[in-house]
Amino acid sequence: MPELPEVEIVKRSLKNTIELRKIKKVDIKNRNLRFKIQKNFSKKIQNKLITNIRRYAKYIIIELENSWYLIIHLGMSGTLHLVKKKIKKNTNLSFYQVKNLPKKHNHIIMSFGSFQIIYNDPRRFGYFKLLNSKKSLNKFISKNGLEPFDKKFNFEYLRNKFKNREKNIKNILLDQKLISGIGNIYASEILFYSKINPFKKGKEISQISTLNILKYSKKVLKRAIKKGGSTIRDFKNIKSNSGTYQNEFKVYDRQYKKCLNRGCDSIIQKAMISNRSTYYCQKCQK
DNA sequence: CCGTTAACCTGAGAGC
DNA sequence: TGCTCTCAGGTTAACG
Repeated sequence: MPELPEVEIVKRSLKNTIELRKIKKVDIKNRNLRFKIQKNFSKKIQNKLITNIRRYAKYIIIELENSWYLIIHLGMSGTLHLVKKKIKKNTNLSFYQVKNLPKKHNHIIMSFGSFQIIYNDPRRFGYFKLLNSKKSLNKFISKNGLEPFDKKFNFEYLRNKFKNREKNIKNILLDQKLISGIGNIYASEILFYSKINPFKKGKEISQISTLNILKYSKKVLKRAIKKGGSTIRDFKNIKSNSGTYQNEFKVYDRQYKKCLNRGCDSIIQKAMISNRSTYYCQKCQK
């Protein structure tokens, strides 16, 4: 589900709610996520202070005291929910408000006293991973390519990733080892703005096209963040609000519809590239 | 090393 | 109503 913009939206709201707070309790309902959560996971992070929250590509990085790092990847269907505690009048009982919380697949509950953060993930492609040093965090991040907002993400970097490559440009944009943070929606959108056919091989990408990808990868992702991400079916921020960038899609999910470029009368095509649907304008993207 | 495919999971929606 | 089929914002082991 979530690509860089959606993860950024989730990260921002987490920053507003749990940064500089202590994790009081962690309750694992189902440890079988993409990677199995170890038995001692809860014990290790309970009572630790969250010193900072940041993001790299599609990873949320929760920094804890004493150089511990909790990495959260939302996979395809992971969502985090903020659930507030209410005190029932005339009794000592307290309970957690569950208005927008899904009924099934709530796997991890992190308690902060007056509220909880709950991880829900029907498909269980997401994961929580704990790292215990700055070194292991750096190693983990460096296994990925640079994200478009990285200082070192420049023309030279992209040219080196494209040249001599047989792989088509759509798959290159999706390959997190080459470029990280872009997923299936934004790959199609970026290629449309860059006027590049998704089937074009990396080695055939011109200098002008490389510059366009450099420019529009940043521009499209930035704009999507500004609009709160894209909600196709179920992306929500932790307060259950949807994003609105889907209203600005140029090609994604627009098969049979007219190309939105002025003066173009072509119809948006859908093709499967490595089992992922890919949308483009045959006339505008060469 | 490079590139492609199948597999991991559940649920929604379409077609019959 | 129910069955079968396809598809979904991601990643990666296995294979040629």
